[in-house]
Amino acid sequence: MGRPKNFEPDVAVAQAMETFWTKGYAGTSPADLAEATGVGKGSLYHAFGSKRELFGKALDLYGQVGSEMTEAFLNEPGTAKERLRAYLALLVDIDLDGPVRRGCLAASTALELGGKDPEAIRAVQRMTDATIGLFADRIRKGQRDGDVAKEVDADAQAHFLMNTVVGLRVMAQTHDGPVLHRIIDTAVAGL
Amino acid sequence: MGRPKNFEPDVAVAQAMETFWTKGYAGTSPADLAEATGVGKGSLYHAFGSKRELFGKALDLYGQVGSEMTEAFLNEPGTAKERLRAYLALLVDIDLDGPVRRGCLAASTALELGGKDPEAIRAVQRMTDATIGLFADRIRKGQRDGDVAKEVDADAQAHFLMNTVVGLRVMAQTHDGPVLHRIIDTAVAGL
DNA sequence: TCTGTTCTTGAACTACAGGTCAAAAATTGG
DNA sequence: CCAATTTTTGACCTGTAGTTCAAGAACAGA
Repeated sequence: MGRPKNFEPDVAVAQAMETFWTKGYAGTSPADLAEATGVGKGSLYHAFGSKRELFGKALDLYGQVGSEMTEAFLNEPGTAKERLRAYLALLVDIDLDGPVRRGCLAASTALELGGKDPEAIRAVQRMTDATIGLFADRIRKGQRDGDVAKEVDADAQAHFLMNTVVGLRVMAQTHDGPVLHRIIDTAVAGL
Repeated sequence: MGRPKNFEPDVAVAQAMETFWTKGYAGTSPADLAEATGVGKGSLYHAFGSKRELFGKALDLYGQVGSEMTEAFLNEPGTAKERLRAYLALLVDIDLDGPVRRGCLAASTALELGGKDPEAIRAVQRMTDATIGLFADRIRKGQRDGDVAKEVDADAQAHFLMNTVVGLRVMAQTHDGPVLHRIIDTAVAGL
């Protein structure tokens, strides 16, 4: 009962995510969020409580979407090395393609809120670790398939690749495609 | 002639740098800067013109200090691999040691101001490229000294190591020492 | 159609960001 | 000591951040 919502909360969270992604947490105002979602400021506060809470939902969505995308992409046909290289290249290309460079929301959050918002940091950590897990799984699958040497430490490589991804998405703010693709080539050499 | 300055501009820039580093560009207010430097808001504006201009000086100082530190550290006795590994480990340890995690000012700037402040991005790019140059020089020295294989592409390795450094300094916000040191081990394996 | 409930709207409010300015203070040269 | 110059101080200003709230609108059930 009661008056029905005038908007889809999930959609609003997705739109808020885009805005936080582009402008950063501190750089996004309630007015920005109202404009991005098409929902009045008052309604947003009624529905989500505060800017910080809405950001939390946006972060979670970011992690979830990224995780699904990663898993699907890694498990398309190909060797582990091919798939991982293609994945890194995809991320870089997406970063470079957009009309505006905005990097990675998780990395921005880690740097912007590090040391002053432990809950946000934990959320970033969760999504990072999830990705590391997907990398490690794919490498182990490669070992079972015979396209990755048995001696490779899947877990170490997975952590290392995650680190490379983070680096790439920051460096995509300042450097261009050829440079980044050469970095990818060097990074996947260990597989 | 005229009334003498009550503060050392260079010192104030250094203090401003610390503040921007800890709180980010958007997160630092003129009041914060006045408190950090011990200089009145009015005087700061008189001396530096605007928050953005002071930030520019702070960024330049950050690059200069980092560059000098890097060059000195890389050229202490040891093989290229030893020195580069020690350098990455040093950065990580510094990041982890502080009372507050604050990552890398250059990376924060790239993410926060990317796509809306081309001049800041260029400054970050300059300091990144300077570091890449130092890495490449040190690797080539290693090749002359015989501790790095001739086949290694010094330039590609230098770019790759820069990328690794950036990744590490972001991941230092969310992960702990052992994890990061294992990433370093994996990264320097190609030398 | 009256009631209770949930949502929307727009105004309102406090605090602070970012910056400006006028007046006074501290210096040097004449 | 006076003039010119440069800095300091602190008040002041405009705009916006982040949030709250009162009033009304849209529903379901009795």
